[in-house]
Amino acid sequence: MFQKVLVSDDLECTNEGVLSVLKSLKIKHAEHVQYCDDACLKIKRAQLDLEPFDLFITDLSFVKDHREQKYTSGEALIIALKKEYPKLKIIVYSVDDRLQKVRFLMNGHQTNGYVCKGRQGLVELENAIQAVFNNETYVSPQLRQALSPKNDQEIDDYDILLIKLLSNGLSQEEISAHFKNENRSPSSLSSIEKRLNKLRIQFKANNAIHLVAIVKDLGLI
Amino acid sequence: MFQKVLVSDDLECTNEGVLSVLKSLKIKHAEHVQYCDDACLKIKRAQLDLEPFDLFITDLSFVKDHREQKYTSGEALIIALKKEYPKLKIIVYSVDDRLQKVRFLMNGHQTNGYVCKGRQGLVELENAIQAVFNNETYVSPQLRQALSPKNDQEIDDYDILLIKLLSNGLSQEEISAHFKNENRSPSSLSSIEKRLNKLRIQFKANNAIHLVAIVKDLGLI
DNA sequence: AAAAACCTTACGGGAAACCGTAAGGTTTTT
DNA sequence: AAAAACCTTACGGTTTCCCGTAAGGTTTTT
Repeated sequence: MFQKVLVSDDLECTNEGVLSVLKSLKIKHAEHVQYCDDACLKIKRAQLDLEPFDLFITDLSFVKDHREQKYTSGEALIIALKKEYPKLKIIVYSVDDRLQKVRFLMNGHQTNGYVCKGRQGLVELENAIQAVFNNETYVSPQLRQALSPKNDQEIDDYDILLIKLLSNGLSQEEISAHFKNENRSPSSLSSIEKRLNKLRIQFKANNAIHLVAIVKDLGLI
Repeated sequence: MFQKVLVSDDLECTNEGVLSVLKSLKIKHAEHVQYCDDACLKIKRAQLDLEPFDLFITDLSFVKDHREQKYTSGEALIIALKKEYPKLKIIVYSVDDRLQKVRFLMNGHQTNGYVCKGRQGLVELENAIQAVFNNETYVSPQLRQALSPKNDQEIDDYDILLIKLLSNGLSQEEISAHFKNENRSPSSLSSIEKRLNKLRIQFKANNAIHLVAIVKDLGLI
């Protein structure tokens, strides 16, 4: 089993829970932090001391407070760490159950596990640790569909950006101008209308307001 | 100090954290559940056995799963409990930091404490338990402003409902019809336009979409 | 290389939202 | 009780959104 594990979550109570799992797995050396930057420092330090961590378990969202941070989300830190230490195993432990997120981190950035906080969260986390130790990946059951290639959702970055600009109060004409400015295509008012129409149908929205509300609720923007 | 405490949170790891606080406060009898309905049953049972709980600590949001529930949120349960057992002390322990929620539960339903999960969450929870035991109320520092009467925001239930209907995809004309139907005043299209205009100015929104996005981000709807 | 399918753009008409003005009603002030 | 302040509603004009059609361009299929 893993020898040295680092846990990072801004909520102390969550850290407690995770540590109790590690204890039950008889992992001797476990540390925990409440800031991404602290996690990063500890991992780098351990690496330099030639006593690297085997496993890093982290939340994704960290509430901002007075302390200025380089990494403000677990996501950003994971991307950076996987670049520098590809061998470090990383498991995400988050309430965030957005399929987009899961796909992005697992497929796009070789994260080793993604466990959804929930009633069964700690049990799943235990399974995840075991699986990752066996060089497998683990994803919470309710999120497995996220990785099946069928479920492509057919909604891309352009769509997301479009809706985000809408939600920022830009009119469709302003969005058109904005896209022309950035040489992003399609940029015509007509195309934007078309795309929004497609999205309205897709999300069963009555109008643009409704669309933004739905997509916000889904956490896509 | 309290003798008998019940903790309710759908996340096991959070329950663990809260129980550790209770232990440090030398509270002997502490139980925990993961469903509102279970909490309700336990409280009623204890009452019948003449060994009632002194304190109930609960989360607000409970993820739905296969189990059919009568109470699907901590909020609903609190309202019901406070009606039946006004003397039962209740502390909310939630990530939800929406001022409206706090005001609603503390002023509207005599909840005894409201602690925001966060880095300092467990420390605050300890303070809250102490305060509530001394027959005081406790609210996390970052939420105190919610209760100061000044900060009335001048935005009332009508405004909230109006924006909520908008976000549900109703046109202003449909909202007008809806209000007329329910004999809610003002209901004319013109008045609705006026009210929305006021809200747009108040929230510095460019248009209705922007307004809904802002208000959703603030957690008011 | 031609055909088909698809994407981007333009345009026009109708609907809804936005904005100012004004009339009539209600509540508060004096 | 009159005056003032405020609220609700109506209406007209402008802008933006919504929706269909059509033309021209690009990519994929055959």
